[in-house]
Amino acid sequence: MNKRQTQKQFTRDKIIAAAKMVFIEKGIINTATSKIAEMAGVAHGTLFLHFPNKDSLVIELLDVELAKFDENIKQVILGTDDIKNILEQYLNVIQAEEGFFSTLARELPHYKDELRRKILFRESFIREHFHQVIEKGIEQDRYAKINIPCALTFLFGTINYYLSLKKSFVQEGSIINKFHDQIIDIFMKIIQK
Amino acid sequence: MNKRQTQKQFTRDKIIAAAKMVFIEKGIINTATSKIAEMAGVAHGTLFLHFPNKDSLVIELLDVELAKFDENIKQVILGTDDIKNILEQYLNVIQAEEGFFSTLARELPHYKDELRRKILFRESFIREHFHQVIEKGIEQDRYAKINIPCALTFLFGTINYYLSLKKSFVQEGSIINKFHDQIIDIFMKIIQK
Amino acid sequence: MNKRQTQKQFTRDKIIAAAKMVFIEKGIINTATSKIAEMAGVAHGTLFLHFPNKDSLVIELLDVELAKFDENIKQVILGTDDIKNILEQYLNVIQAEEGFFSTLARELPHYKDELRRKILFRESFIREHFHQVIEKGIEQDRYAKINIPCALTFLFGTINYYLSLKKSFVQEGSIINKFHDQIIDIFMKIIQK
Amino acid sequence: MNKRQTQKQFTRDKIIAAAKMVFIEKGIINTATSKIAEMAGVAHGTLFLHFPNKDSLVIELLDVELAKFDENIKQVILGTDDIKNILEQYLNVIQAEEGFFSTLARELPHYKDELRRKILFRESFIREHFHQVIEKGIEQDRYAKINIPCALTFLFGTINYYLSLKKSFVQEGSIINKFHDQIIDIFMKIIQK
DNA sequence: GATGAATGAGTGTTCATTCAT
DNA sequence: TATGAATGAACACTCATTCAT
Repeated sequence: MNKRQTQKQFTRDKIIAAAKMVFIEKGIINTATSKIAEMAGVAHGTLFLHFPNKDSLVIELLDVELAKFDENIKQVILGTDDIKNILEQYLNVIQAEEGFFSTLARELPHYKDELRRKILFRESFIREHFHQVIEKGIEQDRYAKINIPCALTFLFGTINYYLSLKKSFVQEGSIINKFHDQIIDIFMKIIQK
Repeated sequence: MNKRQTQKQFTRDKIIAAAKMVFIEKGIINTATSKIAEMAGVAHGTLFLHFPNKDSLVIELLDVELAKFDENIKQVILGTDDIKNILEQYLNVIQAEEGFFSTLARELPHYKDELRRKILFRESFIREHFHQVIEKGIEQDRYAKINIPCALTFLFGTINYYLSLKKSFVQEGSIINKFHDQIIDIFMKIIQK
Repeated sequence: MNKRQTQKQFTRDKIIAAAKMVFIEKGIINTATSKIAEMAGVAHGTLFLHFPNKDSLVIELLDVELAKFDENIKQVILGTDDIKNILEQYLNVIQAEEGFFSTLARELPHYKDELRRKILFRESFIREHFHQVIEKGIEQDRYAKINIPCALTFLFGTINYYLSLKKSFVQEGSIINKFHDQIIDIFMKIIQK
Repeated sequence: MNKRQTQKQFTRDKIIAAAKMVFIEKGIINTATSKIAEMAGVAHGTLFLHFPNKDSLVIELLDVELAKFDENIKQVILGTDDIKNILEQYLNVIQAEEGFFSTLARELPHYKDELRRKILFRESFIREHFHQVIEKGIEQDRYAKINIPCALTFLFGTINYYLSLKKSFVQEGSIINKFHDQIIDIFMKIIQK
């Protein structure tokens, strides 16, 4: 990568970083591109040099963030076969970026199809891991013979619900932390024999 | 009611009906008041004769619809103490207006605090009924001693999740219908002994 | 005047009375006709039954008020030939309706030509009386041989200036009262030998 | 200043120039921002790129014009201690921009407090100079011991009155010119021994 | 004569995107 | 590559006036 390319990547990163801040604070949908550019310390037009339009910026932002998230998840999840442990780790990782995931939960239904599919596709990797662990547990006769995809939708759906309405559930602090134990309890109830 | 009043109510109803159509099709947040007026077949200004501002129209619309919904729910729910039956009826009523509830699930996190509270407050009546029936079941030793509010959040959260991402789950037809049995199964699993 | 005519006049009076209140409070230009009708306790359309348009209402209102004013002025002014006394009385009468005259001073330049002419014409009667008294004084060698119309423009112009910027000169209370003595002093200086 | 900045300043100047034209013709209050943009030959939105809102445009316009006015005034006023001469110069400068000052006199009472204060504050510099020259004249026993602020209010109030009702006093031509001599005569009468 | 529902042109302001510099 | 001035369609909301009841 020559100097020019390095510089370009640097600018791109600044924009994404600013977009992430804005995303967490009040969401991307309700933020003007000019505001994002301003926070990134670049000209308004520069933003459209790196991203053909606002949507592309959102796609890129979420791609980067969710990739990081996947990475984190894999590290903490893949080591163990204990579903309770895995779920606990999963909640911790979400909690660490709760502002981000709260906005994501709220805005997800409003994204263009392509972007929404992309995000849900990313999620499916994690689902897959949960699925396998539970399946193995069922084979080993440790868990009940349930419909695993549906059970997982209950899990992820509920977490999503909490996140999207975070403002209504807690005034400040972490919503995930508040319901951490209950989420685990109910989910264990779902899969127990 | 004289002709004047009838005519006024008719116009108001036309506006609400148009707003509801628009609400189901693409949501209220992303629809201009001028578009709603146009669909209602009235002048743009007329809309503001009946509602002081856009928010009020949304509030009125949701109030009317959710009141109808509550009425329906009460009729089908109050007659029985069988939680499975109640849940089935509940899903049926939602399915009957699935377009409406899908938009509601998507837009709810974006409403002003007051309106969101109002809607969640309406939901709480239904929650309350579920709560009581389950509580009685626990007392009668038919259900497990679970944390009822949290179990209900799993239920309503999951339904909300399905509704809000309806477009991603089904191309056409009813999402509620598709997952009807699974929702019931999992929830029964949660409360079973 | 039969009953119907009486009723009509009554409604008309109510509208004018409401318009006057509104006029004093925040001016007619910045008040919607619907607001005036509401304050008068009549339907919005009724206003346009009595006055073909907003301007006509203003014309009528000012005509009535200024006629009353003229009446008052004549009673207190015509009795005496002492210009100082006359001026004092004049200021008192204005002070008694200072809210009204303050709005008038502010809005006068924005009225349609015809209305403005009408109002200035009314004022010219009063000017005329001042003129005659001063002229007589000059003939009797009590006052200096000044350009009377111009001297009067100084007087009325200054009073008008104080009234129109009342808000900038006093926070509450009467602006006329505050500068009462100074106005008289300076004007006497103008006409003195 | 590079081409970019030159171009921007040029656009800004075009907007202010158009605003000034409009201001003189029919006042700013009764002119839509879209009209001003159209007259400036720029897009409506461009106006809000240069000024955050309509008020700011008015403030800027008046600030620029009144600064120019102050500059002119200082040059012609400060050189002499002869009050008659000063007043003559003052009237000439106003006459040179009579259309502007006529609108200002009409709209001044309708501006937001802050703006009105700003304008009256600017005027106070000129008042101050008149005050000092008259005061010195009184000390030197050339003028009568009058209440100077009040005398000046008579002067500026009268000029303001003429300007605000210019349309009623003259059909075309200069109102200041028409009453030029009389204004000076009466004011000299006020301060003479 | 009185009503008040309906009108629709008009308002100030926002913002994703373009393009000359 | 980066800039930022310019665009113009879009937005929620206002109000004098009309006219069927």
